[in-house]
Amino acid sequence: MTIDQLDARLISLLAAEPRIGVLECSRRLAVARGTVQARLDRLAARGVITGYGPDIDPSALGYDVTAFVTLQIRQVGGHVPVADRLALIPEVLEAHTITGGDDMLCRVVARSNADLQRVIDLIVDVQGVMRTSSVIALDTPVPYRTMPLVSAAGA
Amino acid sequence: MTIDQLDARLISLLAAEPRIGVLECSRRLAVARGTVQARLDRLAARGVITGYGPDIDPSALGYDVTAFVTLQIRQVGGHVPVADRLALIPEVLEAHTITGGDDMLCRVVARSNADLQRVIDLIVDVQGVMRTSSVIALDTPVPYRTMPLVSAAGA
DNA sequence: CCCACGACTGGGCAGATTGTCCAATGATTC
DNA sequence: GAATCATTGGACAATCTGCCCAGTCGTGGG
Repeated sequence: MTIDQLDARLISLLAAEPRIGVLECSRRLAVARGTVQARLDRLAARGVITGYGPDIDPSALGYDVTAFVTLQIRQVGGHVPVADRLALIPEVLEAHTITGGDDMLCRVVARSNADLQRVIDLIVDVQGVMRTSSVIALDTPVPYRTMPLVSAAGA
Repeated sequence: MTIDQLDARLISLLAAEPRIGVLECSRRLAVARGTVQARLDRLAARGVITGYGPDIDPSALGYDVTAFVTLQIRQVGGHVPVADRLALIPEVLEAHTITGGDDMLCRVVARSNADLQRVIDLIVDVQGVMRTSSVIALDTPVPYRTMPLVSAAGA
């Protein structure tokens, strides 16, 4: 659960320049290569680092519109079947169950506003979804990031 | 803007097993190594692949609570100064300006519900923020993903 | 119909990196 | 003090990377 400063620096370094290898990391951080490897193994084992997958920019794929859609779900049946069906829609990038007046919140992307309507229709068609409400993301002044959190956790 | 099937398979392969190198990719996909390298270079140049940074799990760092906070912002001054200040809060993982009754939506994490109150207070204290409303993510049946989108785009 | 162009292939090369061991040295805990 | 754990610095073979090249193939233009 805790991360020390070396871990934080290591993660930040990898985040800044993912292409550098373990050896280069050890040089930059002025520690032995084995230490870096051990740290990375431990971080991965603890689940802090879940992977190194390529980061994809949906807008570069033509999906320029991002929206957040909240759903109200019919009580009978629960969220699970709805979530399962939402998962089948590629444009649904993530889905959460939430507190408050609505039941789920999902982030969707689309190629245009008109295309967003198509995606929303797909969602509305999901069995158990009663109604939806959506807001469009106009701008993203703070894109998804975890580095500040890592630095804070490594204090 | 378009991606062909080989690109999609390549990205999916890398997403599934990020540790394998270019050479191994070429073997798996039954193409020449140079092709894989060229494809990856192009995808990166086109902005489709923005990086290979380590994926961090906030909950593994002790940030078990995720919430979505919507903000109403004082008109004078606009969003920019608010976004700048939000960016200084490590627990704010992302922030968007949005359509609808509210002005911004941000995703925040905290160590506990009590800690979430602290984070929200930080947000409320930001100059220009008039009021906030938050919902807590109880479960995340569909975690953030882009692979289905990539596969769909590579059709 | 032919040609140029871009993409892919298959190969080779030197240099760097990886995975994996090891013994020795702190640092911390009991 | 004794044991434990992390780190260091070094070694090794095997592998991979970055880079280059010549030849082939398919498409679109001339």
